Amino acid sequence: MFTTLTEENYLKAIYHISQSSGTDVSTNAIAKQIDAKASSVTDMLKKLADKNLITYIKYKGVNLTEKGRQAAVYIIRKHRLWEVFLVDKLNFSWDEVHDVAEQLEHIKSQKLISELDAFLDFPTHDPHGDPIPDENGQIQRTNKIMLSQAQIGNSYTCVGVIDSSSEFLKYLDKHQIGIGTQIQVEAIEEFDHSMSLKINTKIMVMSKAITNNIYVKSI
Amino acid sequence: MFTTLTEENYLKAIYHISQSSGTDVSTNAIAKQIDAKASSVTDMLKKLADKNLITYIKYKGVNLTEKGRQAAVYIIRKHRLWEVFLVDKLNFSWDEVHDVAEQLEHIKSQKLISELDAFLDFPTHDPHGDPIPDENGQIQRTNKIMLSQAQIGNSYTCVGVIDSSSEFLKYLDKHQIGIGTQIQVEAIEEFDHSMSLKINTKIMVMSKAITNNIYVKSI
DNA sequence: CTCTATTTTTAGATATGTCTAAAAATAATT
DNA sequence: AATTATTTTTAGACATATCTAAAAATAGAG
Repeated sequence: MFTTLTEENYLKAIYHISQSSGTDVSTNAIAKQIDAKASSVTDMLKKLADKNLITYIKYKGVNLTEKGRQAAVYIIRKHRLWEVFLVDKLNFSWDEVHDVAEQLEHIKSQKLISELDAFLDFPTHDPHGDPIPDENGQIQRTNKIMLSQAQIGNSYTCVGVIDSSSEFLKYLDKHQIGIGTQIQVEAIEEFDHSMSLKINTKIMVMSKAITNNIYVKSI
Repeated sequence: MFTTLTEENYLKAIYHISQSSGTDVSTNAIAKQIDAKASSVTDMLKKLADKNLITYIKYKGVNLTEKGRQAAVYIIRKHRLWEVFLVDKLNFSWDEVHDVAEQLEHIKSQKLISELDAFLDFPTHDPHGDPIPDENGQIQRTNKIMLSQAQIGNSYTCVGVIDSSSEFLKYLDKHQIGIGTQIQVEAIEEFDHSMSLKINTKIMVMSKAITNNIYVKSI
């Protein structure tokens, strides 16, 4: 069934919120994510419920139906594939891709996406380390943790970021941190939980605001 | 200045009509091209005139301003570059690209287009042989003629098509005719102006309905 | 368990882009 | 030149997606 660009953005928002905050997504949470007023959200929720993309109980929040989840995940798949395209083929940096991918994700063509996938050699992760759902909507789960949860003395590889804002990504670029970068935890400051990290042979200190936004995997 | 997707489609339509039928594009001609009612077109023309994209005199038809022409040509540039991408990189055939390019042409990102252009190695023509406007809106004019205007005994190269419909392009595919195909005019039937052509060493007869839709260049 | 604060929904308005039906202007015909 | 036909525009309505302001429901605090 046909979904409008706006509907797709709502589905994506609901999906992302339910990923981080569990079930029963609130109207206000969606309004904040979409940057719209709660009343506008309520209107759209009725529409999405009519289309069986969400289950919606007044005052109780919403959940995606299987159909809605499939739709949301497919949009995310498209978004992330386009991000890979932009970085790998068109020389975009990882802080430049979001706005363009946000537009490209709404292009409707099955063949376009399957061919793009093949052209990019079936990538499994986007430039920010986020997994790319497969054509059946399956998402590979990795055993990543937030850098803030890392243990003293252990070594890790950066596998992703949470905050994908241009500002944060530029901060990482400046300190030569990217997907695949090796990080060793030298010390953790009890007071503010800031970390001393060995990165590219140099030691640097990161606040919890930073380490909360970096995903790492033990090595 | 910001242009909506709908405005862009109107500008493109006006541009294409004025290319084939000269100045003072009529409301009805636009309505037909856009597949909308004349009253809807009138509404949009007022809007485009307010934005200085067209000059519009009631009952007299419209013309693109320089600003409008630039906007239209840029959309066409984007459309044709995406068509090249789809055919050259994603294995689309030339009869499959139109609908997808129609969506992709509205993506807004200067960098995307300049990088795509470079990635495709600065193509000069799209898969149907239409010239790709450069970044300044300049369009290369070629001395092509319609195959129906070709002379007996002369040899030509196919350089483009007029009708880009899937049906017509599939007809050409079936007879192994594409951009670059050599065509020699063996005979012309006076009665219906059908042509006997030597193509790929075989002789075939084409009606004027066909030869009117193929561009060729003398060799 | 009330009362207050917050969240959510409803009601009504606005902007975009579309339509139908009728009116106005232009073009064509006799 | 007058009448008819066609084109174009206006007027008013409708659908989508949004907003503000007010009402209703839920959650939180004492």
